[in-house]
Formats: sequence, structure tokens, C-alpha cells
Amino acid sequence: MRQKIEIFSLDESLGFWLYRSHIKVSAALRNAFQDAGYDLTPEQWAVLLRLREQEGLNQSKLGEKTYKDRHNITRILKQLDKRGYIEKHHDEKDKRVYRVYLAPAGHSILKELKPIVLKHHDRVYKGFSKDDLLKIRDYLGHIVNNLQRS
Amino acid sequence: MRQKIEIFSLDESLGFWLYRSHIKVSAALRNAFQDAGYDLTPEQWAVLLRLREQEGLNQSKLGEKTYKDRHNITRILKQLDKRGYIEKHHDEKDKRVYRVYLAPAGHSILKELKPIVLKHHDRVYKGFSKDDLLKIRDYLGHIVNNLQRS
DNA sequence: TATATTTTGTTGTCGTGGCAACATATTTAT
DNA sequence: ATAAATATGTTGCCACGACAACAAAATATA
Repeated sequence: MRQKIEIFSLDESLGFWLYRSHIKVSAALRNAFQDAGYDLTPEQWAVLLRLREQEGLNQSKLGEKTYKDRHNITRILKQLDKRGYIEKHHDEKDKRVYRVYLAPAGHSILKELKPIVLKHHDRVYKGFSKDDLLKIRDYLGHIVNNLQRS
Repeated sequence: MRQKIEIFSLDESLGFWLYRSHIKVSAALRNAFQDAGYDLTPEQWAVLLRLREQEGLNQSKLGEKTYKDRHNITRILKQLDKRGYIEKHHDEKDKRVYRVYLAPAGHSILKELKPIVLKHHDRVYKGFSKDDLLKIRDYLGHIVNNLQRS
């Protein structure tokens, strides 16, 4: 029988380590962008990456696929639109819906930032084998799964 | 020689999984507090836990130990103060400094929320052995270490 | 001792996450 | 066909992370 795990200190808490590592990684990416002269947040970057994989999504779907609620995706798209990286087109059939596409500048910045992101990954992944990375993703996926609302 | 790891998709990116899992775990704890009728954020909880370990810290130290900057710790303490969970006392010798202590209500809520937090942990840690948890913390610690500014 | 520098904490702004309310448009039910 | 329910996107508020500017107090330096 599996023993019960009882943790009640901050430094032992997994949630706190997730907080720490997320904040660190996120800040490092933001700073890498800034050092290279780009004014882009990691969240905006994530949305651009998702759009690269699949353009023409509506905002809700795009939000789902980046794990952001409708409100947040609206605001992030507003930022990306202001910077000229995306385009929003009304759906012909459903007038509620916007279809989101990468603008030319969006394609450009994806290319331009690629080496910066790869260098950032080199830094984050230092000392990890490919197998380690798979294991971590597996662990994190397990955690996410544990918290799915039934 | 270690092979180079090149990742350029969102779902393979470790940073994105850290984001997802952090958000999930954090939301689950917040909801657990709310469902139990407590209006407390995970960040406020973290500060209370830290204070339980060591009272009388000044705000800067407390910020360091919870990985929040001075501004954020000021605001979080403001919330905790408003709720009556902490007390700030001016340092006798150094009039710039506040020493932060748990108020009686702070001790109380730590006790009251303990079962809720443990239940939350049960949920998050489901399917993990103690050894798994140590490994994850080790991995996350490694990531944090990789990003220390030299 | 007088001035400059550093430290501590506050206030402000912006971007984002969580939540609620809302308008508009579509779909479903009657 | 009309009304009710649902879906999409927006605006509002609050809390928090990142960053800059600031005042007050302590420390270092001249």
C-alpha cells in the first residue's frame, strides 16, 4: 500500500517549486527578448507559436490551445495586433467570430526570434539529457492530468 | 558528447509545461480555499507559511525568501494586514525597517487551512511516489539553478 | 561634519490570470 | 415564428509579476 505523503512546508511544496521555476524561466525568456531589442512577452510569444502551427483559429479555440481564458486571449491579441504581428478577420458565416492569422510581420518575428529562443533553451536545458526532458514533461503532464475537473 | 537539443514547438517546450502546471496547481489551491469559504490567494498563503517558519523578518528578507520583489511583497503584506493575519512593527534601531509577525488570526488560519492544503496535495500528488516527488523537485531546482544570474 | 551613496519601503504603470457582467449573434425549443 | 438558451468576444474589477521613480533613513566617504 502506498504511504500517504504529508507536506506542509513551503520549500517541500511542489506548487512552490513550480511557481519558482515558471517565474524564472518566464523572466529569462522575457529578458532574452528585451536584450535582443524586442518588446514581446512570453505569453505573446506562445500565442504566435500556436498560430504558426495553425492559422485561422477563432479566439476561443486559440485561447483553449494556449490555456488562456477568452478575456486574456482578447488582450494578448490586442497587443499582438498593435505590434502588427497578427490580423483578425471576421468569419463570413458567423459574425460573432474572428479568425486570427499571422501578419507578415508575425512570420518575420518568428524567424528572427528563433535563434534567441534556441539559445534560451540551451540555457534552461543545460545538464539535462533528452530523456530527462521527456521525464519532466511526463511528470508535469501527470500533474496537469491530476487536476482536470471531472 | 551530448547531443544538442533543439525544440521550437510550444507543446515540446518545457517553459510552456511549467506555465501550464503552475497555473493549474495555483488555480486548484485558490479554488480549494474559496470552496472552503476563505478569500486567500496562493501567494498570500506562501507568505504566511514562510512567516510561520520565521517571524520578525523585514520585508526585503521576506520577499527574498518567497521570491517576490519589494513591490510585490509590500502589496501582499497589505492584503494580509487588511485581513488581520499579520502585524508590522517598526524596527527600534532602523526606522526604515518593518518587522513582520503573524497576528493571532494568522496562526489560526494556518491551522484551519492545513487540512485543505493537505487534501489539495493529495490531489496534486496522486500517482506519485515519494521518490517521484523528490525527483521532480530536483529537476525543478536544476532548472532554477541554470538560470541564476552569474 | 557634510555630502554622497546605499538600503528600505512606497507609489505608479503595464501586462497577465481569474472572475463577473454585458452585447451581439447564433442555435434551440416551444 | 417567436422566445429562450447558448456561444463569442468585449469591458470591468482585482491580485500579482516586472519595472521605474521616489522619499526617508542609514551608511560610507570626503
